[in-house]
Amino acid sequence: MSPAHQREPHTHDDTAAKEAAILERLRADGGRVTTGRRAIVRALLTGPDHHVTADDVARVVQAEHPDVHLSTIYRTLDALEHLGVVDRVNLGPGGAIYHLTDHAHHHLVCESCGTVIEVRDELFTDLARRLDEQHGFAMPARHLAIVGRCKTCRDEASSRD
Amino acid sequence: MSPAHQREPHTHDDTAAKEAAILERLRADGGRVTTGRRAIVRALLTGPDHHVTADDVARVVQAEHPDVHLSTIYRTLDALEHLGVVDRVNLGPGGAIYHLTDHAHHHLVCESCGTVIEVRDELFTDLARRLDEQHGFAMPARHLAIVGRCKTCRDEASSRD
DNA sequence: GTCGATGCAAACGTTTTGCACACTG
DNA sequence: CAGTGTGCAAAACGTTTGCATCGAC
Repeated sequence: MSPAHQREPHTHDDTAAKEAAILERLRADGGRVTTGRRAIVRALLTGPDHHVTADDVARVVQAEHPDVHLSTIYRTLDALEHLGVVDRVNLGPGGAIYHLTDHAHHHLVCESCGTVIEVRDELFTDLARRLDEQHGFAMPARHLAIVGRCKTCRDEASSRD
Repeated sequence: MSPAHQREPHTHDDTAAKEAAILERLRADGGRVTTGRRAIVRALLTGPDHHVTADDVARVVQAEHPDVHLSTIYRTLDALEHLGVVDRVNLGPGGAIYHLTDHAHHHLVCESCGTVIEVRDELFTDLARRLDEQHGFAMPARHLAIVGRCKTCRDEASSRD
């Protein structure tokens, strides 16, 4: 899981390669590559958090390209979602989060502090099988979000709840 | 699962008793019982579907009491939620659904047709235990919604997907 | 009469859309 | 140059809130 290397998890070359690959997919789909789209893709790849809202992306992008409009962010994220490059996870009121699909997992969202915990999807395979068997229901393989309460907020709550 | 009785699942007396009990809880909490609230509670008890949106409730209530405002529906549902009488389940865009808490279960929501399937929460106990053990995360005991694809829509999709 | 509930309208935050223009390929 | 992406503004969406008034207890 964690090699002995003391280097950053991703080198710049790594990020640049992924960026190029994604832009290539946009082109392959008949789309165009613009300054705005390049910045949005870069924001998705280099952001500190792997789970970002449209607004998060906008802030990062607009820091360098103030003229990239929020609607462009939404349209581009939508295009990337259709290409299968990003997943959109709806979190009810308060907005959705986006993340790259190369990062397959489910999400535990704390209703109290908003923290997103990633969970390996193997934890859900039993459940998925049973939902299929008993209800014929196909659980999404990715981008499932369960809203509950994280450890920290539970501990805080137990002192006063 | 299905007894031989050919009667309705709930008699009128049954519904009336539940209605009275809920209104009593409102009063016990220092709240008032108004025409609007009575109608809202009745709508929750007698609706054909156990999963209703605020708008669904509004339509039923306003059929008989056109002057009951949507904001009143929201405020009353909110009050009932705080009393623990109803659960609110956020379904991302498209709004939330409400249902009585005496009806403990989780939800499978079809992303394609919107159908809500109820699932016994026992199916989730294994998962809940593991999320607790491995992540310290508390899964909600009720009103969890998993968005996926129901049997019908899967079958339709398989012909063309 | 006190305090809570209501109607109304307006604001909210996120997301979508119609349009004319700008740019990519 | 064809066709796609963009900024902008406005609307859509479900939901919340401030306020004056009404009504329950």
